[in-house]
This record gives sequence, C-alpha cells and structure tokens, in this order.
Amino acid sequence: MTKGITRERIVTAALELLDDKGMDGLTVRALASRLDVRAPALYWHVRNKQELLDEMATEVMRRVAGAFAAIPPGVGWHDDLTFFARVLRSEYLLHRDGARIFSGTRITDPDVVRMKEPLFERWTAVGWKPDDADDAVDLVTAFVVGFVIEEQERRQSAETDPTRYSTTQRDAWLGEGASLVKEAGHLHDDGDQRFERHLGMVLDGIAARLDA
Amino acid sequence: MTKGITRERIVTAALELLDDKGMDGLTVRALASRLDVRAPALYWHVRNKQELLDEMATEVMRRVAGAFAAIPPGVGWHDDLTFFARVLRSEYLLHRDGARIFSGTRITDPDVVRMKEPLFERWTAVGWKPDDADDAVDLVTAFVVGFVIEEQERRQSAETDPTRYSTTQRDAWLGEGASLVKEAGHLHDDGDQRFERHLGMVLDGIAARLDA
DNA sequence: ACCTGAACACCGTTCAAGT
DNA sequence: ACCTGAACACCGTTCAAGT
Repeated sequence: MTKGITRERIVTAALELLDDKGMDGLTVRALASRLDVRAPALYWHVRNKQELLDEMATEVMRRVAGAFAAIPPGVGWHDDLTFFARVLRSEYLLHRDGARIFSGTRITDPDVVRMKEPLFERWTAVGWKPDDADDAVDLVTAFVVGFVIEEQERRQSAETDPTRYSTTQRDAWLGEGASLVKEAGHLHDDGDQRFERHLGMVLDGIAARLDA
Repeated sequence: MTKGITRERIVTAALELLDDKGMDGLTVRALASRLDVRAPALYWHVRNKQELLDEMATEVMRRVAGAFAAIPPGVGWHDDLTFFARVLRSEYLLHRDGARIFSGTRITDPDVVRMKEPLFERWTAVGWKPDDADDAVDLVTAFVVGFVIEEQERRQSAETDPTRYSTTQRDAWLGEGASLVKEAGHLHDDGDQRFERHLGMVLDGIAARLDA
C-alpha cells in the first residue's frame, strides 16, 4: 500500500532526509533507500536531482503560501509584509541550510506564484502600483534570504566548531586593534531580536519610498 | 618555474575554473589538471574542498576590502554603505553563482574582517554606536546577498531556458487570473536600476532608525 | 505504468611510496 | 617539503530487462 512512490512522497522524504543528514547526505541513493526502492526508480517520477531540489523549494514556498490562506490578513501592507517575512524565515529555519538551498531555485507550481495576487490586490487598493508591490515583496524576500543564510551558517559553525564563535577566541583571532569590530561582536545579539530589528528597518525604508 | 603550487595559485585557478565551468565543473581533479598536477597534490596545500571554498570566498571579500583601501571614503555613512553595497554586488556578479557560493562561508583571513574597522571609526565619530554600525553593515550585506542570488538565478535561467522568462510564456504558465502578478512581471526592470532603487530603500530604513 | 540490475563515467579523499 | 599512483567508498544517471 505504501509501495506506490509518488512525486509528493519523494519530496516529503527528501525534506526529511535533508534535515536528518544535511546537504551532503541528500543523495539519490539514500533517498531511494528511505523510500524502500532502488535509485533508478526515482527517475521515473523526477527528471533529475535538480528537478527534485526545485520541487523541494516549491514545497517550502507552498507552505509559506498556505500560512497566508490560513491566517487572516493584516490590516495593511506593513502587517502583511511582517507576517510574510516571519513565515518565510521560519520555514527556511525548519530545514538545514534551508535559505542557501531553497533560495534562487525555480518554483515549479504556478499556484505558489499566484499566492501573491491577494496581497497585491490589497496593496493596490490603498494606492500602491503593481510594481511597487513587486518591489516590496522582492526586497523583503532578498533581506530574509540574506539574513537567514548568515544565521544558519553561524548556527552550524557554532555546532561544529564551538570555539569559532566565542568572543574571546574571535578577539584573539582578530589580533591587535580593530577594537570597534570586536566591541560590535561582543554585543552581537543573535536570533529573533536581531531579525525583528532589521526587518523593521527594511519596512521603514519601504514606507519612506512608497507611503509618501 | 610555474611548477610550485601555492595556496594562492590554487585559489586563483579555482575562481577561473568556476567561471569557466560553473559550480558542477569545479572539481578537485579538474582544478589539479588546470594546475598541471595530480589531484592528491592539492591536499598538501588545502585540507579539503570546503576549505578551498572558504579560501575562495575570502579572496572575493579581500577584493571588496581592497576597493575600500584604494578609493577615498565617502563623506558619511550613506556614501560608504552605498559604495560597499555596489562593490559587493559587482564582485559577486563576477563569478557564476557567486552570491550563492560565497555567502555564508567562513572568512579565513582576519585582515579581511578587520577591514570594517575604519568604517566603524568614521561612523561612530558621527554618533553611531558600534552595534548600530554592525547592524547597518550586516543588513546591507544580507540585502545584497539576497538580491544577487535572485539576480544570478534569473540570469542563468534566461540562458538555459530563454522561454522561461519571456512575459508571454510566463503569463500562459500562470494561467487564468493573477492579473496584478502578471502586470508586475511585465514592468519588471532587471539589473542596476532595480538594485539602486532597492538599496535606496534599505538605506532609507537605516536612516530612519539610526539618524533620528 | 512502474521498478530493478548492472553498468558508465565520474566524485572527494587517503596513503604508501617516490624525489 | 612536495608530489604521484593506486585505491576506497562513494556519486548521478542511463538503459535494457523484468512485471
């Protein structure tokens, strides 16, 4: 009964495998064995590994889109974009190297791209032009991608090499001088607060240009 | 005479190989053959492929830092960050998948991290705190990384699959409705203008928070 | 329609041995 | 100190053959 391999089961298993073993462990053979099947079987359902990665990225973005359908929309673009940014970040964070792997991959399902339409409708209703809306979404997306790539790299480094991100070790590595760089490093708060602060700045910038 | 393989020659050759053959073509064997040497020879100079990638990313960031040393600094944080963002983007754009590959990798050379010090000095002189400076640099970096990842993916897709980014093909792919998403897609200007516009918004956001 | 066995042309990495 | 030859344990992908 669970013997029929489908495209969806493959993608789901691939996401699990990624979380378990990381990017290097995500091989066609390992994925096949997790599905109780031999490697070539996957090639009947998926053209190649790149298409599998695109499919995985699409699934992640589908969940982002789904969060919008499930949750009542905010009362304005500011709330909407805040929600979008938070959901995008948390879906990326759910998977090892998520931002690195899933950003800049082709979305295979048009429905996922069309999720933007209701947002665009609300924002144009309050005076934005369609290309303003496009700018805003893309800018927030770019910020989240860049932020989470950095965040996940830091997190992973902290696991594999705990000394690397201790402030005293880092100070010694930096050598003489550079006192301001060191000081900033000491104050470096990680995680949610930093994200919210930076997101706030991005939204301020959008407001300055588009809400004039 | 050119027979002595050094760490620097390896990194330089690796960057060239990346540009010629892309990420998939960047193999230890191909790199060795480009240096007229057998693959295991590289392991005397570099611990493994990951370290090679870190070294490559560090070299790219060294060039960004070098641009600051060569060019007279701007008169304020706004000019400095604008310059930084442009240089970072153009160095990423010089290499195939540059943003994807080089972001979120460990910098191996402390001197490159210390490049931030003169910037921090100038900004704290006009009233910023060290962690404000840190926030600003990291936010701009995150934005550039996210922007260029998207930009390079779009560019590469346009090469391998020209139909994918034609507006009429995209409209057909999107199906019925989604008229605002389509319209935004039509107006989608690529490249420098878009970058400058988005960067402007990010800097506006920084100004709103830190220049109050 | 869906899957397997066997094979092809590769990988990154190690290590004894050479100079 | 620096490099090679040979090998190990893998890869992604193809394809004839099975059901």
